[in-house]
Amino acid sequence: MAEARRGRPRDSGVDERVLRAATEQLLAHGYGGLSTDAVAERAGVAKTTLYRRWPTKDHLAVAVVARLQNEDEITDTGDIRRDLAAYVAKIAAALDRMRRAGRPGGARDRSSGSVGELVAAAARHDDIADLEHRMYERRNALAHALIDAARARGELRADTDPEVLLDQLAGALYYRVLITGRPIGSAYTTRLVAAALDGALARPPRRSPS
Amino acid sequence: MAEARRGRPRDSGVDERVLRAATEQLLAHGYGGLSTDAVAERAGVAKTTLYRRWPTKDHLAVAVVARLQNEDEITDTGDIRRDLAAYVAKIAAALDRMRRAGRPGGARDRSSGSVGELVAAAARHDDIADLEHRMYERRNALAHALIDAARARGELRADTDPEVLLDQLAGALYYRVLITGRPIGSAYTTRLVAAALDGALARPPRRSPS
DNA sequence: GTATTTACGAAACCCGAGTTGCGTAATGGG
DNA sequence: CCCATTACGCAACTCGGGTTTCGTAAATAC
Repeated sequence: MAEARRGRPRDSGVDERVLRAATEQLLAHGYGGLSTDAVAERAGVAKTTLYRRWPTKDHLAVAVVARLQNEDEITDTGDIRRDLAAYVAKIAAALDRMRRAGRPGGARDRSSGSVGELVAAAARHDDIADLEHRMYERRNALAHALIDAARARGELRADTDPEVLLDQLAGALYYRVLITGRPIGSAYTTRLVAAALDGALARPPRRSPS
Repeated sequence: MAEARRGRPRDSGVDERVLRAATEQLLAHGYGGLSTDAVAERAGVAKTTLYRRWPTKDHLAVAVVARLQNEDEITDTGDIRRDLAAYVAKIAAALDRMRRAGRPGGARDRSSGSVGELVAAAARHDDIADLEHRMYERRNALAHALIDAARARGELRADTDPEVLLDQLAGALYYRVLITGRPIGSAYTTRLVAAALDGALARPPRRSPS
């Protein structure tokens, strides 16, 4: 796996030191306050070295965030309402964490904080976008399985569209934070899951299961 | 209304010339290719004059986009499924328009284009965010009324949560474009409205209308 | 008229992202 | 040992967003 390469090996401590410094800067001062000069200096590294590993500030910032949120566990308890609520709560928590980045007082205002910057960062670079899409597709695949199981045991209608259902849930959270700037509380996530499961129509559609 | 102000009056042609030049640049080269130096030169205006009216490039870009999309009409035909489908289609069209900005070939790739940049721009400046939130709240108010009417005539359940329903619909679209990078076709919008209206649960909740 | 206020233009400037050039350090290959 | 290769640090550089300074133009107030 680690085939002996030709030239001088990379200093193995650099990645860790840079990511640590960048994480501090990002969480303390937000995306705008993340300066590659400052990160390089605090990490005791030349800017050229930093740029050899992360070709842009966007890549560095995304790497930081990715490292902060690599705990994505989805459990199947047999109760789809509960499981989806947990899924939604995790996304909401992650969003809130990034929303607070760089805001000393916590969450006073309604700004989306660094969330928008990170989305834009992904949009600016195809390689980040690809990585991000794969990340979300992996998360979606897990949730997808959850829904399929619930459908198989008759808890959800047979014609349930898992892709749309997940877009509805996650999308509502992102939309609320990014676009409308309204807060997400536990009351909201409960209402959201209820709306997605129960539907809005007075006259329910054809009953299909069993 | 136009109370005579004290000093030299503003050149009334500047706004139009700058916005026109900025619109060309933004649509042709995307947000990143929008340079205030170039816009000022093409508009035949000094950079200082430009910055007196739009304090940052973000403000200018948002002004351009706002001008491009000030046609937000929501009609009530009495069929909530049809009306929500039209609402969703309009949002999808607006998103696609911005997604294509700066991409000569049209929509070859799956990038979110300038959508993310505009979201980030709003997040960077409280005044833009406030304006944007008000804009969306106005749009939401119209759609809100649509839902209330449908609820009043028994088409939707009495316990329908309009706020959540709209978040679900609009959010799914934004999420798809911004986060997962998947396309939005008319088939998708149909499925989305169906899912939101019909719900996913096999056993429908308590019937409440009438 | 003169003073004040505001707008415009031109140029120089600051600052951070990202690049370039160069000298040097550490590896493996012959 | 010598060479090619890759990594590192340093300093100077380009580029675009945004600011500052200054001289001048056009309006109102007196």
